Amino acid sequence: MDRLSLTFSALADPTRRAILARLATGAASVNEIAAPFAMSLPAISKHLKVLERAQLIARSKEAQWRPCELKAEPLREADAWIEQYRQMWEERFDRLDAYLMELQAKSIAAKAAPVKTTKTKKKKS
Amino acid sequence: MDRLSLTFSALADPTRRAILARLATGAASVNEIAAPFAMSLPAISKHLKVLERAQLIARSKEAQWRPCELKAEPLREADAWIEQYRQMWEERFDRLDAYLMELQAKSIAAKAAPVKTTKTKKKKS
DNA sequence: AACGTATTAAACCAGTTGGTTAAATACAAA
DNA sequence: TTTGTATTTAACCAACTGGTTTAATACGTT
Repeated sequence: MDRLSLTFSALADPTRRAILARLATGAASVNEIAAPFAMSLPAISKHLKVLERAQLIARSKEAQWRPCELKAEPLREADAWIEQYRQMWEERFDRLDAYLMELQAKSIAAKAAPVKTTKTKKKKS
Repeated sequence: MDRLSLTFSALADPTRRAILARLATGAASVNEIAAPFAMSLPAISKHLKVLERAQLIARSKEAQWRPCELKAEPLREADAWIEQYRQMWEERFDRLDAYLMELQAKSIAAKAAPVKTTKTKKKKS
């Protein structure tokens, strides 16, 4: 499977996303990772294997522990893919912006109270 | 299934990502969408249903055609999730930056040629 | 050597996925 | 009303997923 599909399908599970969130706060052993979940250890072990295959985590050895560490690099590619569409989901806000600006112009012309505009973050134009 | 999982798993297939890319250039009928793929029409129809359930596309009716239109909104949530990790995948570049800056400082001190620094895009700090 | 803890492997299961082909439906045009 | 075109549904299939329980493995401690 291609890297991007591998990344997205690894992210398509709430348990795995929660594991990544946990690992964002620092490396952890399998038991530590498993603790918050109402799920058997082998199930967690399988999730970790999925994350490892997607290269979202890396594992080392320390005695009988196999600590996991977050590796965010694959997310960069996923982000770049999604990024292509940012303009599209911001468009409606831009249109709303334009509409509100127009309203505002009118209200100013009519000496009425001004109208707030939505804030559209401009990133990586 | 939660919205985010729905979105990520819809994106976890190259055919579906290609369909979205096609729709980014404008609405299209099912046949038009299917044309570039070495796959039966029912297969495409199923992919479209997955995208529709994830609300990544919307469909209307026009005579016997059911044109599909891209709806990028769910990508915003996906982007926001990934966004949390941006700093982590940029860190190594920041470290590289720091290292190169240090090198440069030294080379300037030694009156040697300056060293280039990597450009790390600063988005949404 | 035996025990306890951490982790994985194996075998199993039900449900989902991604594809197929063949048949049904919806509409326009002749 | 028949025909043609666009699309979906149904039935099927193999492979994958996400979970289980039970057993194996790896290592540190006693």
